[in-house]
Amino acid sequence: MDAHRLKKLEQTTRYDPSEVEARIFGEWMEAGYFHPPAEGTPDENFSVAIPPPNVTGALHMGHALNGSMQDALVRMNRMRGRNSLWILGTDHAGIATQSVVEKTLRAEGKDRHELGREEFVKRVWEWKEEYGSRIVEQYKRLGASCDYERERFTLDDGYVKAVYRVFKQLYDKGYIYRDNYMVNWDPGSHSAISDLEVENREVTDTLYSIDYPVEGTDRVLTVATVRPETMLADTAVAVNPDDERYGDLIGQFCVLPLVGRRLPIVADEHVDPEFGTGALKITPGHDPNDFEIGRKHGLEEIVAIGPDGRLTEEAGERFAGMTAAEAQEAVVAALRERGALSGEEPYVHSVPFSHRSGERIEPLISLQWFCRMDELAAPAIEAVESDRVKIAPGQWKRVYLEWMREIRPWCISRQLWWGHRIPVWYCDACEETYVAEDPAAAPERCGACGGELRQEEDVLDTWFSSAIWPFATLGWPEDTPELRAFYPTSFLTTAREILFLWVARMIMTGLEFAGDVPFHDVYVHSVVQARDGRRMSKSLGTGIDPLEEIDVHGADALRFGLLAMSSTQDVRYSDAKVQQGRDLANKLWNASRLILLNAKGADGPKAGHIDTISARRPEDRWILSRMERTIASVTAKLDAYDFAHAATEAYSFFWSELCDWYLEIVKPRLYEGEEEVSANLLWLLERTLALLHPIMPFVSEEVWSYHPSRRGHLAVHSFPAAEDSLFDPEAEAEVERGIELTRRLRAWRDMVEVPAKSELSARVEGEAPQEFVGRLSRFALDGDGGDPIAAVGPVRVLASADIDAAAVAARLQKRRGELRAEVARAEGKLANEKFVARAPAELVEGERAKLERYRAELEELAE
RNA sequence: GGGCGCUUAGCUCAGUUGGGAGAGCGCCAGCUCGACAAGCUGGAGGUCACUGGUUCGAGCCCAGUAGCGCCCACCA
Repeated sequence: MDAHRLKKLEQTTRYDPSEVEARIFGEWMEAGYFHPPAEGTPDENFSVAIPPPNVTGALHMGHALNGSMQDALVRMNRMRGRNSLWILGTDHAGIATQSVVEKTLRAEGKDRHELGREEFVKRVWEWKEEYGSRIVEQYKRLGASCDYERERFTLDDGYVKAVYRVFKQLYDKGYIYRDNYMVNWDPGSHSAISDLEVENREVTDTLYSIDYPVEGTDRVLTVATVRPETMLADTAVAVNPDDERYGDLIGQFCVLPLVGRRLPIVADEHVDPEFGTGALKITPGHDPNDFEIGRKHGLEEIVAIGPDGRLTEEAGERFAGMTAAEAQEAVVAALRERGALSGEEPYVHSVPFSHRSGERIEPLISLQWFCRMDELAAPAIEAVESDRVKIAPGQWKRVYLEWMREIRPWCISRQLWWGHRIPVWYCDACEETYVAEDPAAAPERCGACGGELRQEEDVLDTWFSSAIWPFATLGWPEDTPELRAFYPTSFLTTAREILFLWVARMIMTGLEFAGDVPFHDVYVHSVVQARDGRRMSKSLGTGIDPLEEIDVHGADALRFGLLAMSSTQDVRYSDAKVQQGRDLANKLWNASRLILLNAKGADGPKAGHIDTISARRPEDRWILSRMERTIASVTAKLDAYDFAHAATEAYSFFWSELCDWYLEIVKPRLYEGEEEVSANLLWLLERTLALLHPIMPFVSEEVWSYHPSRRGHLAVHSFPAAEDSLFDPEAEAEVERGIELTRRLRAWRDMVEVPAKSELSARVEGEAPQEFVGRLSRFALDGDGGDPIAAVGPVRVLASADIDAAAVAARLQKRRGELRAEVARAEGKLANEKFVARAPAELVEGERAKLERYRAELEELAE
């Protein structure tokens, strides 16, 4: 070690992540560890496709948690020697990105229509070039070992090719079709959105009752609605066929107030006779249910509200041009004036809102592209039923299957400019339609009549392109080396909110196009909530910025904290866990200083080899055994996606057993320069660093740089496999007895308020405990003479000026109380004949043995 | 309306197949002992939401009740 580094190690008593992390990340990148060759088979290799963040995105806690989990597994498998690829890239995020750029345009006083489509898309690309790599840089701060040299974007040339190919094949199969159908219209983004992008919220509306006179009679049918303005597009009134009140009216007509249109009275089972008056106004143009009923009965579909949210000519001169809200007011006023309004009451119900823009959905009939899903779903259902794709935790498997079994057509067109423009061309002259399967082979003129072609204006839903992420990123549809080496990928971690939106669709497209499932394991992780239990969200101001946490505590601390707090259920963000991670990094640094600055003669050519360690003393055998058991257990937990327990178990082995006990036990040997213990400590340190590296890559790599056994970076060091030859139950039992006795002696001292410094004199009955017991509890156990004043296990404490007799008496009194309670408990249990008869024999025996011990101790302490 | 999950120490959460309730943080007391005060040692603190059942024995299994949360759903 050169003098400068030695000095740093000697003088730095606090680990400073900010000084370390960027430098180390640079070293890894420089070495190219994260850019594996496209060799080997998917079975031998390890690969993960990152859930592609939006180009507009900034790293949030969800990314940080998900990234910490993926990186832990990728790093562990890389260290195991597997050719490991973590595919990275970003999603073009149609609506989000388009609105960001539109906002900057607005700031310049322009809108996209002024620019025109081509110019606007150019602007979005410029924006993407400038800001689109922000989130990728943020993943580096986290320490994510992604392949940054293979970064992909869903609008890359190659990726677009894959999207076209998929569209064409689905079209040719007849799955993709165009239809005039009711869709969720988002007035915010001025586009249709899919069912999955809609969220229902509870709102309080006014439920209006309106009287529709029945033609040729003096009867009225009273209907109820929360959207009176839609009455302008009513084309029928429906009643339940079994409703006796209205049986005679079926087939007759109502007259629509304000408009005068004749509305047939139809019978439909969907109508609930119990609700309201049992009569339902039917507006096929503006209500999804009514749309279904309308199609069933062949009703006219009138569109009274346009895509701009304003009333159309169909609504009549009086209302045309008004916004829906204005029209509602006007319609209510007009009805009231005519006495047709027979009721108003507050009404709480759930209504659809756009997940993207937050605006209330306007159900609208429009010409859109759809993809039929049932044929694609069938094999994807089978793959999960048969566990070819395993979804954990188990309840999500059921949720997936239930949704898939009732899957509905997917509206895939969006009225945006930013995205994959649908590869369909129309010939207006002869009504021919063309679909391109390659962007390079877009048709130019109509093959039938030679006429001009016009490309579809709409783009595809962003999720259409993310659905093919795992194979499109590897070069599909070309037969690339990457595809052969890394598909199927090994596993996927995800938040449950995109289980349907993304995961299910990847399984469907993977089976359909890439010939295999996209991954074998899906792990649905918890949602990290804000500290107060609310969801983290920008708009609520409840978000916690991972980058700020990294600035303050370091990436390792955040990674450890997130993994430790993760769970199968949702968790609140815990500052304490992140602090625990920070403390762990610091402790690791300082324990390493102790070892590295004092170890002697252990850096020969065989350094770090198992043959160099010595296990003659019980405490050495104990810690070596515990180390290997911890490796076995932590590794198994990581492989089973149990990140929280893996992290906390590694923590507690290192902190409690290695630092609190073993280091304290061996300090005298270490300071004497004993080579044996030095070799053991270096071995233990090496294995601990390697074990922790997947969870805390930076601090472990930094410490490793000082380790005499180092031949290269820890990032590519071999991951420890548990050496079961070192398991040693006898040594474990022996040392644990010593530890237990030390604890009791310390507790006794504290209880009788002996000054911390004073060494007490005592002697031992029977076999002498291990050397460390007396040293760590500050007892001289070789005392002689005098009557003992107290007993702690086999130790007889001798009188001393430092011991307060009254305190000892009080302590004795307390202990006797405890013992009597224990004796009573055990006696009670053993007096229960059924317990003795039916409980397992060893349990009963154990209870008897305990009773004996308690009685014996009580006797010893008799007054 | 249907489904799923949660309720354990002051706080945030663990508790594997039913056999004397754990961690981290916080709190109290004592420690500048040659790695670390982001540290060390000791300690206090729990009717495991409630009710009933099964069992020799229940935080864990069963039934129900209450509260909280999430997902799905076409009753105006």
